Amino acid sequence: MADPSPSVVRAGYPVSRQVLADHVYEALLEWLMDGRLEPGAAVSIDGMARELDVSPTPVREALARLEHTGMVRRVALKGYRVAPVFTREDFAELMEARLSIEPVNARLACSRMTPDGLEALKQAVEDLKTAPRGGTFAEYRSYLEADERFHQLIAAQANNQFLLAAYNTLGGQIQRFRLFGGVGITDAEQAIAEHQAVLEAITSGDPEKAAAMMVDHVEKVRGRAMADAPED
Amino acid sequence: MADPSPSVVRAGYPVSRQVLADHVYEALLEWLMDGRLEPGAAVSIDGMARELDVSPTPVREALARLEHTGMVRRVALKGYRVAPVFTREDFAELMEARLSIEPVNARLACSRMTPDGLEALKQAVEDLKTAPRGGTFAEYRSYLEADERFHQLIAAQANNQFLLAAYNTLGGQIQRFRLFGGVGITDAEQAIAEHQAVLEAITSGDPEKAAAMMVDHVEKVRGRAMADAPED
DNA sequence: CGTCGTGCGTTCCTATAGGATTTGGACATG
DNA sequence: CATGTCCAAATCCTATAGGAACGCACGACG
Repeated sequence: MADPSPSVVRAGYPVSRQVLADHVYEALLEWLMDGRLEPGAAVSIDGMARELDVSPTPVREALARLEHTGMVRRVALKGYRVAPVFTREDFAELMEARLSIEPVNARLACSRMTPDGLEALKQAVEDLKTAPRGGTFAEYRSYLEADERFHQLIAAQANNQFLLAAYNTLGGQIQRFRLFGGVGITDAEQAIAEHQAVLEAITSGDPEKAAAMMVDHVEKVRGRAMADAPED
Repeated sequence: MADPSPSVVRAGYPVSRQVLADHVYEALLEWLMDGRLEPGAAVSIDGMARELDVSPTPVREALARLEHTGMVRRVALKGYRVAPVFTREDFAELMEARLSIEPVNARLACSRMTPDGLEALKQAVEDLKTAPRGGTFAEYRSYLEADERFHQLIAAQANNQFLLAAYNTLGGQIQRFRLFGGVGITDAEQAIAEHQAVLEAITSGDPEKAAAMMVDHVEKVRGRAMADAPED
């Protein structure tokens, strides 16, 4: 059976109570983002349960929730697999979707930005600048995290729960692509400058310019990735 | 225990094999759409299991999948509840989100429409025209279904898996609003004309006009619903 | 009469057991 | 060698049991 002294029974109240399935969910998400679970690999329910030292029930629940993120796919009676690597086609579709949603987010966020939000946004860009950009994944990590955080913050500041939900369906895929799309961070300086441009447009309170800068950024991301041209 | 002669053991192969959790998922979805589960009501796992004559395990999995649709909300250790009724604010946000996504879908669908897709779209509009529009819900039903199908088809024909996923995060909410937003189908004739206009723009192969007609449609939907002005 | 404590029922959550299904390989056959 | 069959292990799927927390009614007490 599982370890009878679970780590959740700390003294006092946990700030927000969580159940095992939540922990499993986050563990799996982290493994997926870390690349510890490679695209196409099978994710066995029983196997994960053994690995995490819990029963299959919470694993099953966590995977059911993960399915909608697109990170894993399920086939009835056959189990879950990590979503396959991005094809060139997938990537083009993803960028098309981003071009539809993110500029709108930027425009709205510009009008509705709170002081705290603006501060967080500046911090994200700052983190992008200072993040190490070595060759190993551990060094990528904080850079990628700051990148995702920047876009996520803008979506959140648009202050529209549905647009935020729509962005989040993309966000996970974007992050997944950053990891497995084949491109490293070849042109970090340019990318940072583009983020900076979006930030400045927002700071200056010009919604149309913010949207335009976001279009510019996403298009250039697409351009750089396409140029690097993975195999097919 | 559950009925030992499940209805799934038909002779021959089911086209696509399903497991109990899938049936539970669809049953719950139908109940939510039918209004049999009212907004704010608790959805007990054990209770649903008894009602559907299955064990709690598949119900738990189905609810986990339903959560991301926004139809139900979960609080750890407290269970699931049907999402509360739309506020005026929620509605405004939903329409803003639709205005960001659906015109893009219409523009792309116009360029990429397949003959079969166009046929299905025409059928949806036809169904809208012929659907009964009585006062009881049973008569609403086919009208609402055709309405949702029209928009869903356009999203699908945009031929972009991510935009489709993004739309689907809205689609359920839109359908839910149609049921619980407080407005009946007061101006069906106008709504049908607007759908017809979108269809004609697509048929004529004019992407910009298709997008414009979709903007027009959604804005007028918003206008009609806002005019009806529910309590708040 | 109002307040507090206690007990019971309900519900969520996790673990476990066992049936059903798939998969992979050994083995026999054309 | 290619192909089909059969078996065993792994896996998925569902049911069931029981612990823990929560809500609520009921009764005791100030």
